[in-house]
Formats: sequence, structure tokens, C-alpha cells
Amino acid sequence: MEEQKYVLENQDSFELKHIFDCGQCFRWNEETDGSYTGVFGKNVLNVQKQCKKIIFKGIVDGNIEEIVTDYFDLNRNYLEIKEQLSKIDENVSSSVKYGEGIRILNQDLWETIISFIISANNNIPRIKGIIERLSEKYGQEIEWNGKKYYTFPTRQELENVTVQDFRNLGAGFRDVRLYETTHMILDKKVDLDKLHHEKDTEIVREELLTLSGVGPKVADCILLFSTLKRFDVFPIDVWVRRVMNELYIKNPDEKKVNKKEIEKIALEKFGSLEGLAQQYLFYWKREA
DNA sequence: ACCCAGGGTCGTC
DNA sequence: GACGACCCTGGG
Repeated sequence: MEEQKYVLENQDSFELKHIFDCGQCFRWNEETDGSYTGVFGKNVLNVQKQCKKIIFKGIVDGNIEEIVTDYFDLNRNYLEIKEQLSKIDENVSSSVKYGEGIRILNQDLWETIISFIISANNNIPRIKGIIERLSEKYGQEIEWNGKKYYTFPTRQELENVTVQDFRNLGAGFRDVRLYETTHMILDKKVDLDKLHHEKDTEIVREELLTLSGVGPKVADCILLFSTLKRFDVFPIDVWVRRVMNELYIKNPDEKKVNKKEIEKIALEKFGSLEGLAQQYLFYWKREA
């Protein structure tokens, strides 16, 4: 395939570091020139920002403008969202200012499910390593500029992968979960296409929770970061627990903070934008 | 050397 | 509903 290029001018709310380091994705890496390269779908893409210009180029399966517009959520008005969130209080306002260039990517549902099962009780360097090895071993190779990249394996490509194979990739105790979930999806015990057509977030959530290795936190991440794209969820991890406690609850023993209490406050304060609020607060707290 | 924590989930009580 | 166990890696 031929390299394609697309240039975007005067795009607001688009900072590479904010988008790729806010914890929503695991396959984007910074180059020495400050640009980022990543693999998604059958695409290998490099993104760089020069002043107000954003330059996308790479090996892309389809029309680059359409693919980029969809993946980077370019049709959504983030200025309006940020304005609404900033009205809530000083803290949210600071966090929004800090991560003003965040965009929530439209990532493939299957890839997001597997990636966040791997993320459980794990750290980011290791998560990235496992996903990279998984792709190298079972995905398709794409060569670009003399470098080799690998697509994230499809569910069919993982059909014959054993529990031990997952363990050998370094997945640890998540091996069984990955195996079971892969087969539940292959057997359509959970039908990913149907999930996209279901409107009620709570029903989709219940369905995701039947997957092995998917608990409340992982389910919410899948809902927020994949093409399911729900903002009425609030993934609670150690960082969000920390920041919510510091800002609103102020319990001296952070671990004792009740999840229900966090959820209640989040819903009251952030309403239907709670997923986005979570992301700004998470990025703010974890980076600073 | 040793301990701890990391974008949690699961089985057991 | 609370509690410990779980694989593995990096950092103090």
C-alpha cells in the first residue's frame, strides 16, 4: 500500500502528549522528533504537530481523512465540553486546562476489551509490552519506512492460542481470562456487533461484565475508550479514587473510601459528562 | 536483599 | 460485602 498524508489546520483541542499519554491507549510511541507513531486497525500512522498544523501520514487502509476523522473523534466539539466542565468548580477547571488537548479515541472494541483485561493490576510499561508481543506473534506485519509494525490480532487470529501461550507472552494470571474471553466472543456468547446497536449503557455494561477478566473498572474503560463511546460511565482506579478523595471526600484513609460514594459524587457533579471529567482528572493527577 | 505498587478481578467466606 | 491471592516488572 502507498503512503498517504493528511494535514489539518486550526484544529482546537489536539495535543499529542495529552491524547496518547492519558492512559486510553497502549500502542502509540513517541519518536525522537516528538511525533507519535501507532498502529490501529490495519493502519500504521505517524502524527506530528507543527505550530497549529497537525500532519498525519502513514500506511492506511482506506481514505486517510475519513479514518483520521473517525479515530480521533474530530467531529465532536471539545471546546463546548470543556466549557461545560469548567463551570463545575475550580478543580475540574484546572484539570481541563491541564489536559486541554485530550481527545477520546474511537478504538476498536475487540482490541479495547483485550487490552484492558491485560491492564488489570498491572503497570503501563508491562501492559504495552504484553500487547506488543501479542501483536508481533499473532498479528499481521506491515512494513513502513524500513520498520516493521504489527496489527493487533483479530479474534480469529487468537482462536488457537492456548492459555500457556498467553502465559508465555508474560500475561501472568490474566492468561485464563484472555483465553476465556476470546472464546466467548468467538462463540458469540457476547456478540460485539450487537453491543454497538444497544442504546442503553447499563445493558451493554451488564453484557461486558459477563466476560472473563472484565469487572466494573475494565467495563467502564471499554465503554469510554472504544467505539462504544459512552461518557456516562466513571472508571474508578487507584488514581481516580485518590483525586476524588483529595478533592471532595477527604477521608484520611484513602482505601476506605466507598466506591458508591465516589460514583454518587461523580454523577451529581459531572452528570452525563462524567467519563470525560474522569479522564481530565486522571491525567491531571497522574502527571502532576 | 527486600518490599511495594501497578488504570482489578475472582473465588471464598 | 469484605478479604486475600494472583503474574510479573520496575523502583525505592
